Amino acid sequence: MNDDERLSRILKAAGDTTRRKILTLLVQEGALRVTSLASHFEMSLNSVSKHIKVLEEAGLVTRRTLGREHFMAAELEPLKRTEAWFAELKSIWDLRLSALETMILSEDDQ
Amino acid sequence: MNDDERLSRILKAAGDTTRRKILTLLVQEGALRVTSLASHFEMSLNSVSKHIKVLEEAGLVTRRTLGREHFMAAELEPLKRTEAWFAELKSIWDLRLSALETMILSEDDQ
DNA sequence: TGATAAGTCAACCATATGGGTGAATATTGA
DNA sequence: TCAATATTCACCCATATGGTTGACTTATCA
Repeated sequence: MNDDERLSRILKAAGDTTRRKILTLLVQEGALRVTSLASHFEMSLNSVSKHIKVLEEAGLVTRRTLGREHFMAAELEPLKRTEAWFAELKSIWDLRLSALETMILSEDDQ
Repeated sequence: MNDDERLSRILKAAGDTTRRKILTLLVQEGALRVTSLASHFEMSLNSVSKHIKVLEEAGLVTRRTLGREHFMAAELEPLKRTEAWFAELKSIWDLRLSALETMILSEDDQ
């Protein structure tokens, strides 16, 4: 998987309210089991399990299995990719603006 | 539409490669027409038009119509919401970690 | 005025997504 | 050993998504 697909996965995973809530819960509570996470939502355990899988595939959550219990933990590092993308956009934007400025200034010279 | 839905829209809009490319083009080139944008992609004008609509509904793009031409421009401000969300997550994370640290230190006391 | 150009709208298609249920698997504990 | 627990897997369903084509509207300009 290339960087672009990875970024798409992260953004798509983060683009769902339930999944963002799961992430928030993990960030504030630390590692939690699937059932424990599911108790916060009005949807089946299975649906929550599927959301967790999406987060996991985006690298936003890691799993530690102890016996029959799966402990999920938030992994914020991948979100840096989205910040990096935004920062890149802003830098391109600034480049263009400064180029425009230079153009206007040189026109003033004439 | 509440903040959460708005954030979902932004993240979903940004979660597609084609749409991110459109945003990048607009950031580096400034306002561009739909046809001009579409020329960069191997898909129909209509498909690009639909992607633009998604970006527009997320507030990531604005439209200025002059006669039959529609000029699209990038709007980076909504992306700050995603940064704010990330920042909030990080601050919750730090809160928990410092609470943990305090706990461990007080245990050392005993 | 009439052809062409720029876009959107509407309908369609295949696949993805978010939800559900029931069965299967693996671990625990009595 | 056997029942209960934790979780995933395999389907199923409705709706969303990303793409297509064709028709429609509005401007432009020869």
